[in-house]
Amino acid sequence: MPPPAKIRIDLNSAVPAYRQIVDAVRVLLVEGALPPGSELPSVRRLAMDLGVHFNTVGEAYRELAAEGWLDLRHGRGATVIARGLPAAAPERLQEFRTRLRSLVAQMRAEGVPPARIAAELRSLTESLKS
Amino acid sequence: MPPPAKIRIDLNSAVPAYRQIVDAVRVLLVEGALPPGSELPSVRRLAMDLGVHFNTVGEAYRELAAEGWLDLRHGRGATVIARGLPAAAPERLQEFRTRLRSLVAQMRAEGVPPARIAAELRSLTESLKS
DNA sequence: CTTAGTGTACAGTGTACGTGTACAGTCAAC
DNA sequence: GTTGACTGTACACGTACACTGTACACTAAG
Repeated sequence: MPPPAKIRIDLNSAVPAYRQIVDAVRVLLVEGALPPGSELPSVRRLAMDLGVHFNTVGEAYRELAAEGWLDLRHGRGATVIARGLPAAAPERLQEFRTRLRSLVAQMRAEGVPPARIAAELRSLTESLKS
Repeated sequence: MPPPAKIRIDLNSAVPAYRQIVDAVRVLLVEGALPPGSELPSVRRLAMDLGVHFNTVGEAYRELAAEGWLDLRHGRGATVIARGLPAAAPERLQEFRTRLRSLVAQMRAEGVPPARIAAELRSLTESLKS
């Protein structure tokens, strides 16, 4: 029961491996695929699966723990814990808006048809209702 | 007539300044705010406005030129040129999808209400029709 | 106690980002 | 044609970051 949550990263990407790991695991956490009580693979195990060094995974786990998602204890592994949503910081919203616009602009610049982009955005909007 | 296109960057952000400049200018280009023939401010001028070194702006301009947006010539400045859309690379779409999901997950993780996120996404979808 | 598992700390290496400085091309004034 | 003020470019440097290797410390099972 613990292995189903598989993540993948792109070692050729410009975005750092540890950040890709943080982002990928956070998606699973937010979407409920990793409910409180779940045990994450050990840093060495996940590192082997992803093809990176275990300290890189450790760095990612520590960041997730700092965000309040994980209970990370020496010698015992990483466990998902319950986490209340923080109060939304309004000034962050502007940054998110900018990043969304940039991402859409990049998609358009690389030739993704606007209709296709719209479909992706609608799909994302739908997934928010769950 | 050339000065209205103002951009802003956040020097405290973790994302590199030259990348913020590339992203911000690309948004203006994609949205048509900088039509072919427009002249961009000189590297030194824009650098002063943004509070960075002119080589940082130069780096951003070179990247935009490499993407086919700018005609950048020694001693003459940077001019927006007409640019056909490249054929969309299907494997890139998967990456964009991942980045969109990551961004939305991060917004949710930081407490932005789902309804608010949905509103932002709808707003973006609308802007694609223009 | 031993052992095999866990996460952690820290130094070393390569790379990326931003800057300072010197250089080279362009154009208008004279 | 020369000058001068503008343009972008090249390159070396300092600093910070991403990743790794290695040694360490904690935990649970035998």
